[in-house]
Amino acid sequence: MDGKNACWVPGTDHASIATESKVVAKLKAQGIRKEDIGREEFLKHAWEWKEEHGGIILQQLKKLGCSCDWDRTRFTMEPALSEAVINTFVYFYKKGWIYKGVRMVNWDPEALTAVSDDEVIHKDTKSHFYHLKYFISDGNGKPTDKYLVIATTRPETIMADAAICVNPKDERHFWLKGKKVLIPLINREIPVIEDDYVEMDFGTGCLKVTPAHDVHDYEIGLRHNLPVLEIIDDHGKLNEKAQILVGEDRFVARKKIVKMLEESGNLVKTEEYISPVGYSERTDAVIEPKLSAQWFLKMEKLAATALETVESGRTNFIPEKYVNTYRHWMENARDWCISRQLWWGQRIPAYYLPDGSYVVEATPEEALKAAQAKNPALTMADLKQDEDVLDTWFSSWLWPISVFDPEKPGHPDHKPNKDLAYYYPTNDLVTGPDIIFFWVARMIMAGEEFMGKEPFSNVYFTGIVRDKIGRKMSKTLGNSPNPLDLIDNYGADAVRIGMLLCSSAGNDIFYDEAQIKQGAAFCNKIWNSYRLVKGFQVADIPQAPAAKLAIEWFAAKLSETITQVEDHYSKFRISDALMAIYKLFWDDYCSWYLEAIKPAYGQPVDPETYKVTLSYFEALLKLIHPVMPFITEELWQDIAERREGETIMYAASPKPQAYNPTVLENFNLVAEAVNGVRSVRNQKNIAPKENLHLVIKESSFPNVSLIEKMAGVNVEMLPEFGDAQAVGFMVRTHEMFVKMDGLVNVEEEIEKAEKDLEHQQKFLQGVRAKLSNERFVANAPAAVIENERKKEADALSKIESLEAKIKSLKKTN
RNA sequence: GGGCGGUUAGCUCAGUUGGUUCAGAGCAUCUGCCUUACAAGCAGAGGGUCGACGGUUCGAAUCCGCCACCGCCCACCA
Repeated sequence: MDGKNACWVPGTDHASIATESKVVAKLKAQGIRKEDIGREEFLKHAWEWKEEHGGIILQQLKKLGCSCDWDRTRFTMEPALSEAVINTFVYFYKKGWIYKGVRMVNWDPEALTAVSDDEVIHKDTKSHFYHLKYFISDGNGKPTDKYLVIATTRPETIMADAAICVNPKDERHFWLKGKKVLIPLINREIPVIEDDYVEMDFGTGCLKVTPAHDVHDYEIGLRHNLPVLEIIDDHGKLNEKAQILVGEDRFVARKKIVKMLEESGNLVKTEEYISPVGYSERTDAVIEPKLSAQWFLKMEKLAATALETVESGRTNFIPEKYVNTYRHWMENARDWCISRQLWWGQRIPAYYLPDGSYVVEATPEEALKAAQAKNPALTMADLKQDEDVLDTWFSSWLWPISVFDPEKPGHPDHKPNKDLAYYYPTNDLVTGPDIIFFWVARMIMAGEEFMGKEPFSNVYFTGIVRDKIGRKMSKTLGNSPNPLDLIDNYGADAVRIGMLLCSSAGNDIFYDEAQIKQGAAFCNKIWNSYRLVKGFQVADIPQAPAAKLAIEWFAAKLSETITQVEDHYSKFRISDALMAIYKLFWDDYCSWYLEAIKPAYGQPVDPETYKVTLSYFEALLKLIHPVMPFITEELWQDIAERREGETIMYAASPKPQAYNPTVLENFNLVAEAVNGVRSVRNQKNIAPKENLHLVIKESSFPNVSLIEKMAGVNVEMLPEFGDAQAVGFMVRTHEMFVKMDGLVNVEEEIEKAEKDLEHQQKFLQGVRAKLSNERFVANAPAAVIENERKKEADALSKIESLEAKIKSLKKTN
């Protein structure tokens, strides 16, 4: 409507973890395990699932009337986009930023699979804190009589210990420096090391470091180059490397080893202890931290660039507060683990050779070529592709590029196609704050890396919709309304405007059906106002003076509001913009304007008024159309004869016209007078039909006919203020009187004005004090000083007019 | 435990550099109206010591300090 090429690309990602677990569950219900049918067969089921469910969200968007570029609909696993993903993997690998490393995963020993962090439930669990003696070695693997004590909840892992760690600042343990100690029962010698990670006041201040079976220990191990010894197998049983208790389940082993330690004299004491333990959401088995080989992407340079993009303001966050969150993440970004032990996704293009080495190439053919460069005898049959797939975010981070030109990323020399060149960088991303790191940050990284430019100028973070009492929508709670049902009940426009009116950026939305009802009521209001307007009979009669004034006023009001709305939109203050239009339509247009121009029952309106009234209505329709597309299109088509294919969607949005602000000021006086009369009617319980007289001072008061029409009064004009008393009146404000007996007295008005005056004088004093402060004048920016001077002048004129008012009121009294 | 944000009317939220018109909006509530577009409506009204305490200032919802409570993200201490 502003004549711009607005492109909204719809699409979906393949949600590898969620989708795979759904498909696995579905197959399981049929008694099928994915391992039994194999990767290819499994993927067929996954695609079926995708076809069935992937379209739902797009259907909802359509039903909501979202005007996406549907022809451009994309899916992250469609061939072209998958190719882009593979190319970028190869690109980063050859750049040296992708490497194979080890990482702790949450291993479910019952399901025999790694589970994601989200699928781990931490429950406070009663356990024991075992204090164990580790004897100092004499240097030849023999214990001395000196020892240290460590506290552990997992004594069954001591055979995997790689070191004992103390805090370097801990004076109690200075004597241990450089010493070696012996693991109880198996007498293996391990060093004592120092690391800040150890808390001095927790436990005994000595920590046993077991890199293979604890996340933190693994990291300490990396820092100190400790060997990693894995003694627990996939089923949660001790293996041969444990030397003792081989084949025992970890919990059985724990009980047994405690007894053995007690017998050997290594157990100092046992404490009751409650600690959070991770359980598998699916099997309720205790999660075992397990090391596994994973692929990583180095974050250092990508994160630094992405941070700069936002800090420099090339990409703005709305609301701004999320920049802090973003910075915190970017400054502490750890390398991105991009491999997933799943089948649904882009398979990692690493091909293993029989000798255990591997090559990374985009296609098997290229891989074979690369492999043959190492060993010419190799054939395709010798290559074994990596079993894992890539993290879904590793494909969706390319979205702003790949939806336009999938060939671009990963081919830095490739020229962007026409679409990409035109649309990139894009303007606005709208998304939830919960994926700032997963998606937003990574799109910025990919954009900077592959395009050398930020992918979007603005990121608008919506709130998350919660229920009335603040809980997240969830299926198990059953507190999530089906949007399609709401649309059926109230209409899409009602749902849209109802939700948006109470959504400010970054604030969660507490869903309440009352909001949708408000939206529905607004739809009705629009509809009914159109019925009135369209039902007018037009006759060639002169224009009523009240109508003329109302037309002039609404033109100004419309322009004023459009200016405000444009300002709100430019600052992404959506709910403010919509509220301004809502009030313009309901309060100004329906309640004031239409009432002012409405002819008496059975009477026609003049052609000019009718024409203008319709044009105002059309302007309002266009203003609200982006959020209420259906009702506005329907009415717009009916206002006038439209050509085939003509649509409000392409109608030019209304622009503000120059107007005289006096018109608005005059109208405010009218409104004040009318409201005064109405208030009196209400307080005194006077029927609308009963005639009243409003007495006003100035014979030149401009909008008398409008006051008469809106308030249902006869206006009498008095040449002089002082005469008013003779009539019997009440003072409202602004030199207007409602002809009623003894409602408000002049004394009160005087008192109020005097209080105002006092306040103004005090204010003036303050401003002058500031202006006479040399330091302020010397340091403050010119604009600020200017502003202060303006305040001073304003206050002076206010004081002047208040003094005049008081004088006048006193005379009246 | 670490980081970030919040606390303004019954509810959801505005409140731009401290200052006048700053204590506001919508919804809800109450009162009166079946007035010929609309009772899913019209008109009017009430309602807040701006979380607590202290400080800076002529002046604080706004700036500073501390506390309380709430929310989100990260970690889930051997």
